[in-house]
Amino acid sequence: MAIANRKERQKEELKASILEAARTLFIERGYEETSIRNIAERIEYSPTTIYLYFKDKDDIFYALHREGFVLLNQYFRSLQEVEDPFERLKAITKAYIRFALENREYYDLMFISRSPMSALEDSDNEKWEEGDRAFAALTTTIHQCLERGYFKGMDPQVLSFTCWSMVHGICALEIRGRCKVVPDELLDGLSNRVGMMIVDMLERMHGKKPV
Amino acid sequence: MAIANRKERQKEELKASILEAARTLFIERGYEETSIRNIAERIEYSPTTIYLYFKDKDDIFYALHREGFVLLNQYFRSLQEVEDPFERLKAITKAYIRFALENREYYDLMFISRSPMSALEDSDNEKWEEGDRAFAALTTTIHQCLERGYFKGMDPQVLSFTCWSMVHGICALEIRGRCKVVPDELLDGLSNRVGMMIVDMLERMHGKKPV
DNA sequence: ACTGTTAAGTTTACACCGTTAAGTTACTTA
DNA sequence: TAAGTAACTTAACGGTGTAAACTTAACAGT
Repeated sequence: MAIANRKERQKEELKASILEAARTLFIERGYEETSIRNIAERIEYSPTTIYLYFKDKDDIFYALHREGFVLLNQYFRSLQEVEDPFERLKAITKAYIRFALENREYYDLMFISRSPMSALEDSDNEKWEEGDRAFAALTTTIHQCLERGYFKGMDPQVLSFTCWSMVHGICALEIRGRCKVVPDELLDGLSNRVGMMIVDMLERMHGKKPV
Repeated sequence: MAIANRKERQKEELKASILEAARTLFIERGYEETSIRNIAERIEYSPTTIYLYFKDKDDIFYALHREGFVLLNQYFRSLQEVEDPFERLKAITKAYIRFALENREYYDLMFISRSPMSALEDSDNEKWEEGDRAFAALTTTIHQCLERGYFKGMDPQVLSFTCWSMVHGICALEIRGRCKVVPDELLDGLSNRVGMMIVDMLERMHGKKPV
């Protein structure tokens, strides 16, 4: 019994160390530059051993994908305390951009990369809690904004998606190196300035605080 | 002399046919799924021949990248006739999204993919005309909007980039399959609805037409 | 007309990649 | 102690981008 326990524990340890190696390499080199063989070398096992613990490369990165959402939710956590929903919406916008810039490879994997998306579709309606939680932080805030008279007449679901799109836009352009078209002196801190401008736009939409 | 001409012509023909094969494969399978060997097979040459005409894989796709911007400018062409700059801005927004949805692989290559960006940086200050032209369509329109009293107090450059970000957001989420988080009944035509909402937001920013 | 040179294309090869099948240990249980 | 099995490795397949060496054919100059 005790032996079986130890074995179980060791299996989990190895699985965890595969994931740790994958994470380290991934964060400093990105998805495509991280190979199964790299990961194996790092933990001093043969490449094929990894397949005893993960179905394929996507399966590993799907695990990191989920980690990313846990991390994103940490950025959102404290914001639930902001009482005014419109203020909270603004805070979410900023936190989202901060998350993206501070965790570029995670962001890439979560929202840009093609990669572990098939894995997500396979595991289908198996909850996917953390992703829903992150999106819910936005949608409930939007709903509350509408209740308080902001964004009159707009569909909450489309609006939620629109807000997401707007912030995703800068993050994706920044992370995938499309900001360089802009003059050099503007480049520094551009993403944050765009974020501020989005917030500014949201505010301008209602001349003064409604209700 | 005539012989040299024929040879020159044939070289250009082969280069063009490489590009044509690359384009066909690329449009139906995407960048990563299109290999040098595929392209070579399609034109019935050995893979290494391609390296006599293009520096590397990125060099081929950089050519397609440029093609994409020519195509985008075609979508923008007729819009220059819209006299009112704010109306033109709205039209550009819609045209941009239409371009993205109708030319997904091109859009991906131009604005999402990591791939031929290094080639772009190498060819550095060698004009990059079509890209500038597309961005200029937006920036001059924004400038004119400001002249007519729209977007008071906003920085035109940051604003241009912000507008681009907003529309890029939907396009990127759509093309990279991140819209599926949304309930099924909302999914159909979501990108266009988001586009309309962005336009709606721009309009709401100034209660009534300024000036 | 013969010969040396060069351009154009191919063959071969290198170093990777993800992944599978077959083989080898080393430990555990009967 | 023998058998069985879980854990891991070796070898291999078919793919990738790319470079070096080789072949072939056409041309230019004497």
